Amino acid sequence: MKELARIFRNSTDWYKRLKKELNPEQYFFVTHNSPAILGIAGPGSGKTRALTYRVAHLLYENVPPGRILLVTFTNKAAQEMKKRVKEILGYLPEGLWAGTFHSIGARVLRRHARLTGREANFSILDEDDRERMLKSILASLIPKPAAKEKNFFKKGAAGKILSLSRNSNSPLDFFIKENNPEMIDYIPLFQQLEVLYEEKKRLANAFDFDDLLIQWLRLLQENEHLKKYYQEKFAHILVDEYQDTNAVQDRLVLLLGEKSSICLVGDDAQSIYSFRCAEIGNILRFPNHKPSCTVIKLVHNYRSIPEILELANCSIAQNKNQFPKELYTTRPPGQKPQVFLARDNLEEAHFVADKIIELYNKGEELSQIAVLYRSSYLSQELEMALLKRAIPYLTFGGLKFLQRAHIKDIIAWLKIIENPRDELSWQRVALMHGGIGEATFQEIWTLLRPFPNPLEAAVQGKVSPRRGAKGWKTLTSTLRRLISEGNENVSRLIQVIMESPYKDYLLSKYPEDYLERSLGIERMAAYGARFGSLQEFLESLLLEETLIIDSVKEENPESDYLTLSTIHSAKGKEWKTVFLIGLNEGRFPSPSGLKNIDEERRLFYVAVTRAKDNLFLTCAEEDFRGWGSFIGGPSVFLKELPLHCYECSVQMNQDFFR
DNA sequence: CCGTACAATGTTTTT
DNA sequence: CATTGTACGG
Repeated sequence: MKELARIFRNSTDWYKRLKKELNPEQYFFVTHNSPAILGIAGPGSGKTRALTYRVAHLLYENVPPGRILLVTFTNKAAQEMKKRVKEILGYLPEGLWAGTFHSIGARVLRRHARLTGREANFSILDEDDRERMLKSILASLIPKPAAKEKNFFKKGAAGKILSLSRNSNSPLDFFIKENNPEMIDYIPLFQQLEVLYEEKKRLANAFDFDDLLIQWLRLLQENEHLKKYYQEKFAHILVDEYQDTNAVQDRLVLLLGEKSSICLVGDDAQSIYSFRCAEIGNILRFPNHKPSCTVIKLVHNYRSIPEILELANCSIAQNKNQFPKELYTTRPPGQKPQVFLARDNLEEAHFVADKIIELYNKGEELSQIAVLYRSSYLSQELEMALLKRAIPYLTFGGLKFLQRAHIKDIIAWLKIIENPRDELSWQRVALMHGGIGEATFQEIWTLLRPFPNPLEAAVQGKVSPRRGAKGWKTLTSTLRRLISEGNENVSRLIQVIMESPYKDYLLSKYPEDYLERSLGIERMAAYGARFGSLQEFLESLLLEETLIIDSVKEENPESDYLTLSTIHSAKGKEWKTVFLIGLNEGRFPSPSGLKNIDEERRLFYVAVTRAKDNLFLTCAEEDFRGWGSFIGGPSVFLKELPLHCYECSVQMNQDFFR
């Protein structure tokens, strides 16, 4: 195959092909040979396409795949790009490093785990794990928390501060002084908390999400030879959605790319992750770091009809700190975006569902339609309306599959097998056995922890707690059966758990919806079948949850599904028809987002620019979602739009708009 | 010390 | 409304 590429190279066919398939800016972006390229690209301008072609181009130029680092926003995007590259070049780029910052961080850290005080099989902690760990530490620091302190440390406030300070790469004391001045008195406490948290994670052979970035960076900063190795290795670094990187990610890119060619794309108008410490400044400052940087603007929108683009442009123009971009489209005019004002959210749901039926009857595929919303709970009535009409749909974002108790149970069992030092998983599993509570678990753990392999010790009966002996016996015998299955067949492992007394526990705990839950576990087992090892499975589960939804699609490839998604999860995607629901005050902009209204507006911008041909904006005058009704009227994002931008399909009280 | 019955409480967005 | 905290009896 490579031979073929070489033969082609001698001809001008490749460049001819690129010229044919790309517009002049894209062509330049793909072929330009420079140590630094920055693509500022509007929505629908084919930036992902350009990035894909650039990867293909590099491979065509005989850059070894292993020397290319491609960072995308989701792992799925990385997979799609690889697939596209294969289609373009005719061979699979094996050895290409592609994925999210977090997944690549995990990969690097597993390689050099010893240097960070971990083993290669370290666990990855999600946010719940982090909170549980911090809570237990706090309990030991403040035995009887005073009422004041209690308020401060509720609902994971401490964990959030810790995480934010780490992601913005600023020391804890500095961060608190800047952002949480009311907590200044607690700085020593926070610092103590941080130290103990780090220690606890190390003992559990675990990293949290933030560690995957921070420890990766630290690894490079503290080990000169590794820094050199990776700087040499990655001759080309390409990053998508750069506007959503945080300080740590920015440093990583600049450090890794000191001697390589860096190619970034992004759009400051689509930055929607500041809650995760994303800084638009990273993309804007990039040319300062790399003076030789070439900036290319991709402003030709291929996606949307002019009417939709006009609405998007009018909306984003209200943001003050925005780099003006003249997005244009050459698509012929179509239908103006439709605004629908419903009396309440029930009417809104039925309007959307009926409209979808109407489109479907006209021959539109459900997979070409999406319903988007600001917050996941806004989809509830709609889901009921869809169920009533038997419209199949898939939801993205929101209520996490992974966060459901029974799924977490299974994961805890598996994590013990994979990483026997994972205290949190031991705890979770132990507590579901009768007679074992918090205190008994502590006793068990102090007995278990000294063993180099607590799992082995447990199943060999080297530990016998004074209390909860019966539950402990059940637990260890299940573990024994799990171990005998080995680490490769994930589906089988899950099956073994479901054949163990855990099944009875599940049944007794959830008599109402046991069936649904066990079905969820079955789906998880089916998803696990594609992985060759437990480690890969767990990592995929934690680092890329949407994949499990796709596995449903693969099971029924012929089926046609409607998409329901949060706006955040819809990033980078497009549909022929888009409904944006819940466009009323109190919902979107979200009350918690009011302090950063510009970002909420960018979110609105992202939402409307997902649509190619049809855009429906709906609003419920009275909204019963969540707790209690809420009368807010149309969202400011509707009210501020010039009237020429849309049509109001149902005549309603126009006073709302003034 | 465990488990249960009841009260309180709190909603963005994601790797 | 559904999860999480607290109070008490076994």
